[in-house]
Formats: sequence, structure tokens, C-alpha cells
Amino acid sequence: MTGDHLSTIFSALSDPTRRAILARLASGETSVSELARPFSLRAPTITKHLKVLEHAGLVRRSRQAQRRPCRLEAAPLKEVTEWLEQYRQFWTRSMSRLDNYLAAMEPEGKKKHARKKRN
Amino acid sequence: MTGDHLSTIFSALSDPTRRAILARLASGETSVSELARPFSLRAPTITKHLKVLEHAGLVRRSRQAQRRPCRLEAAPLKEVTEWLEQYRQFWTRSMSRLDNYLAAMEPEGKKKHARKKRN
DNA sequence: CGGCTAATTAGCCATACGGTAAAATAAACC
DNA sequence: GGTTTATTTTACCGTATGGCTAATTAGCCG
Repeated sequence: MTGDHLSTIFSALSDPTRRAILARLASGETSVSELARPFSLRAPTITKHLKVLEHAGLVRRSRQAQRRPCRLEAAPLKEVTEWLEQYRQFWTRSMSRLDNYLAAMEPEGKKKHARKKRN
Repeated sequence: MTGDHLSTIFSALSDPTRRAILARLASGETSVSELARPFSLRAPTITKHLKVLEHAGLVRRSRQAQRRPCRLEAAPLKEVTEWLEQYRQFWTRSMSRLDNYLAAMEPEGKKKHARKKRN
């Protein structure tokens, strides 16, 4: 763990079980035991995964009776797409040598009096 | 390692050094030792990171003399954005309860101006 | 209270990861 | 051929991760 926020998010997303949990939560809140069922994993394992997701800000938990239902929190996913935007040009254009050159010219800049290439 | 492709990609992206390597490669090919310099990491460490990136399909390597320059390969990043698209509605809309309900109604569908949910 | 259900904590285990130093390869160059 | 430079391979180390079981806490209900 580097303390780096983006690393935490990517790391949380790097497990298929956790992505499946997110997919499940996309269709509504659920409890831990309901989440555990389809994965044939024990409850403590799911709890651990939820902690990872929660720590990454991808899940928020509430409380109702004994249950601690989880809700999807998508803000970190937005951060990820914003990070990815930086590289979009590398797959939308044809990856020519010229494209790479242009990419190098505009390293991080947002609009930066962009005469041509209005982004 | 789960064998899952997406997991491999996310895992590769979950390290800040590797993301920095990608950022560096976005401005052109480079050799291992040039990559190592700004990170104050030893060459073998960079080699390992490059292997991870290469295995995730994010980097391609060539050969010129003793150098093995690396080139950015962005296709996997496209896959990631496509996976993320599935969740875009969760941060673009206001996350109301109704939105969640609608999201549940339209699980995987593309545009399909919702006649009645023809699925 | 006592019991029941849901979830977490604690402890264990095997494996993976990020880093290192030292040795081995690869290719140029004198 | 021998030297130099670039990179990889080969151990090795400490820590993190994903899974488990068993024990513990939290909250309902009879």
C-alpha cells in the first residue's frame, strides 16, 4: 500500500470477486451473506473484500437490524476514467509515429492555448 | 493471478511506479536504464515492472543493439474504459434511488431506447 | 435471559509482490 | 579475444493478499 489513492482503487478493482461484488451492487443494496452466496466463499472472506472496497471508497455501508447492507459508490470509478482520458488518444487514433510525437508535445496540459487540436 | 485478463490489467495499473512508466512511455520509446533513473530504483526492479506491464499487454518491447526499448500499448486501457462505461450512469446521474432502479432494469443493454425491456 | 442470525475479528497458511545484490547474457567496440 | 554497457536471471527478504476455521460481537425475538 503506497498511500496513493489511485493505486488503492486499481488494486481494489484487480480482483474478480470484488468486481463481481460491484456488479451485484449496481443493481441495488445487499447484505454480506447474500453477497457470499453466489461466490461459494465464506462470509469472512466477503467481509475482507468489502473492507478493501470500502477503503477504496467504492462501497458505503449502512446499518439495518443485524444486517450491514452495502451500497455502490461510483466516485472513484470516475477518477479512474479521468486518469484514463490521458491515454485515450493512444487508442482512438491510429497510433502513428506522428501521433506519439503530438502526444509528447502536450504532456499534461488541459487546454493551454491549443491553436490546433481543440481536444 | 486469476488468469482473468481484466484482473491482470488492473493489477498492473495498481502500482504507481508502473503508471509512471506508462506516463513516461506516452512521450516516446525508452530503454530500461533511462526508465530506472528518475525512480531511484535498480534496473532489475524496472525489468520486473516491465514484465508485468508486458504481460498485461500494456507495453511492447523491441530490440536495438543492447537496448530493449519499450513502447506503450494502449489497447488494454481501452478495455478498462469499456468496463467502466458500465458504471458511468452511477456518477453522471445524481445517484438517486430511481437511478439505481433504472440501472437495475437495464443491466447490460447498449442504447435500445427502452421499449419495454426486450431482453 | 437464552437462543438465533448476521457479521466481524483473530489467527493461521500459502502464495504473490516489490525490492535488493550478485551473477549471467547480449551486443557493441577496441 | 577482452572490455564495456545494457539487461535479465537468480536467489533472497519482508510484507501484503486471499482464503479458511473458530471464536466473538451485535441485534432481534420468544
